[in-house]
Amino acid sequence: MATLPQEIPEDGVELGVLADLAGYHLRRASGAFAADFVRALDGTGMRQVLFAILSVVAANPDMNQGAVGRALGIQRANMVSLINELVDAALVERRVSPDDRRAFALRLSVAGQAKLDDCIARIHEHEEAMLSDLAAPDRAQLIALLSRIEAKERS
Amino acid sequence: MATLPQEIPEDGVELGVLADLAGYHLRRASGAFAADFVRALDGTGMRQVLFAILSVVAANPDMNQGAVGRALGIQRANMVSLINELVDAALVERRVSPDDRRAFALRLSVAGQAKLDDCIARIHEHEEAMLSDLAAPDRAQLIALLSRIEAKERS
DNA sequence: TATTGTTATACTCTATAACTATA
DNA sequence: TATAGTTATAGAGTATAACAATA
Repeated sequence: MATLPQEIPEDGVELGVLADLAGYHLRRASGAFAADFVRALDGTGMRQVLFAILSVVAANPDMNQGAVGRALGIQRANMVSLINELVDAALVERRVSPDDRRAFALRLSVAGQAKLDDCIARIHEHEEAMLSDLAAPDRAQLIALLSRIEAKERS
Repeated sequence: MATLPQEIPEDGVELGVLADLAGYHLRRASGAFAADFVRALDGTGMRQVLFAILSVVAANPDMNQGAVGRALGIQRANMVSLINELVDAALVERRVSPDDRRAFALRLSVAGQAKLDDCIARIHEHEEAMLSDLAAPDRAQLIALLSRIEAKERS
């Protein structure tokens, strides 16, 4: 077990055990990404969760709320107001599913698709800025490593 | 630009653009880690933030609240109740700094060091479980990649 | 019985502005 | 004037339990 040289972040402050914990660095990197994401989408009225929902609905037309939420790790109860926001903003169309009258079939409106496209362009710039220190193979490996961790998720 | 094969998470649900966004995978992987972290520390009364503070205080005795918060990306205002929790639990000792009477010098109590040690043992198991699919070099590179992203953080 | 969407609720985390006391 | 700690507050995210309508 090789001992890593202690990382010294600001003003010679040491992090202690944190410095070698993947969970800590995940939290900080994810936070940095999220903060820049907010800036990237400033003025669009979109947030991380709303964008994620638009993306999944666009890729799976007529999917219902519960399934979208499950794909994104969002509780049913919390999906309600999120979908309401998107419907109120006329970005998502919600119709009673012909297959199951309990469920709603969700689709993007034309405005929703336009909004999604706008956000994607902004997010690509944001990703480029956040990953500018990583070469293409590093970026691919980062996503591969993160995907293997995501698979460890249990209820 | 090579096109990656579409990832199909649950039941053939597609994520759309999300699948290739590092920010999305960071969020999900970080969330999976955090959820397992909660389970790992169940019964200890500790949370992610409290553990992080204990770790930094242990590594920097007599450091003040503001500096600890800055090292961890926690606002001054939010540090107050967190430090109160740790002091009330008798894990951290808070004394007026001899150098600056506005500031508090923070130290771990004996109980605090014991609590930290207990948490570290649990967290090492938790990290081992979450990273079991990654070989040692992969784990090291993951932390290296994440550290480069953290450095992109701007106020 | 199980599932979809819903309501109500609560707790954590995060962010901001304004105050006090010291420097 | 700037900084350390504080208070109050508000918003977002997340979690659970219970209900109605439908499967």
